[in-house]
Amino acid sequence: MSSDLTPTARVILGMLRLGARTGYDIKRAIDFSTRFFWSASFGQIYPELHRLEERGLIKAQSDPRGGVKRTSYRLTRAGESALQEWLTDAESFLFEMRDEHLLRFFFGDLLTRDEVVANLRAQQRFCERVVEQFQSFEPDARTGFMEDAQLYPYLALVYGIEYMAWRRDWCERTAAAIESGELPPPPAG
Amino acid sequence: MSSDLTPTARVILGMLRLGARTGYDIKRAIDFSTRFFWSASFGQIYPELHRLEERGLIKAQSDPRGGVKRTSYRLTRAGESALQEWLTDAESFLFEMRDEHLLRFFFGDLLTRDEVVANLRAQQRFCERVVEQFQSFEPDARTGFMEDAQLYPYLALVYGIEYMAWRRDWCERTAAAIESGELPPPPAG
DNA sequence: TGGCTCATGTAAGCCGTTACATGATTTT
DNA sequence: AAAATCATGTAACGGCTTACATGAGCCA
Repeated sequence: MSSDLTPTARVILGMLRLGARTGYDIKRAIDFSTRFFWSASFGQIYPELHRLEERGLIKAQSDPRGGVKRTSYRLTRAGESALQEWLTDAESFLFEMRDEHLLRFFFGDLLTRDEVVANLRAQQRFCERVVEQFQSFEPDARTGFMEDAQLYPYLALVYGIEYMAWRRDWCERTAAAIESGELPPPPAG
Repeated sequence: MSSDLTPTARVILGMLRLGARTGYDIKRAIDFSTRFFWSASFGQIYPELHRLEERGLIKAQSDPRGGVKRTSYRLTRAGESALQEWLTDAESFLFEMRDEHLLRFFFGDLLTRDEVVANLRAQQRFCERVVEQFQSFEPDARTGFMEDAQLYPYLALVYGIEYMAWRRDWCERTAAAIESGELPPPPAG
């Protein structure tokens, strides 16, 4: 019973449902919110909008702004239920990551201890910068997203802050353990 | 000065350097270790091995096993230094993730509170299963990887255990906060 | 003998990014 | 007057997965 929506279709339907109307709106919404864990480019969004219309999940409407051609979209009933089905599907747990820092850490036996520690410190600083960046978004996210005051976009941002802070701390304590020659403590399950 | 190795080339060179010899070896090594954050399929590995040989980063050698054709590879000097350059490159911080659970959480305002909590509980159970799975790998990883006793593949596994445990706990406390009607506490930077 | 592992590859297709192309409107 | 933003698209290309194809050796 899992939905057959493409990755880009998922975020498009969701953003339309939250109030986005044009392809440009959708792109802007993604860039301000989900881009860190679910991105999409214009080269994907516009063709996907056409495919979704062909499939009857969304309905296009010409909506010129002054002399500028513009197309607004809204969900059809079929689109609403496809979105709902995906959002409540108990089967789907897609979680992909490609983590270059972890891969380099994995190959740490090919480096000197100092080189490994330098990589960890660099990653630690990187995470710290991301935490600061996310924290700077926090006031805007708290007051709302796309006009309405919505709770979950804000909570997703809080997740991002806490996750990057956790990762920063992992780098810190792992670097410290390696520098001092101790192994890190066994995993706390 | 960032390396121009393709994603698959990175893991191939590293695995060869750690002792893998054939394409099949590399695939097996990946499936037993990095697959959760850096995977590769045969359809990528074999063509990439040919490209790496053309570029002079690895050297092929016919190495039949009984009546079975087999090709062993080793790093050339150029391959060694390309690997080293990538492993110590201070610029590269590629970190991509596509996290379906987070995307659904982001759209939580389109669901009932109970539906959101159900999704969080399902994700929590999923994380718990992954933690258990990773913990079952732990004894093997501790004693070594590809014959040699290597520290960092083990530490990368420990990272995986701790990360998935953290994520499980985040689901738990977020579900509890939503159920009780309280907002989660503000982010701890 | 049937299935598993070892071993190497190709082909089709999906998904995605980047660069390019165009043009109006708004802001500085 | 210039630059940024709004707005929509296409083309080329890269990377990856899946399915398919082949075949030897080993073990129950």
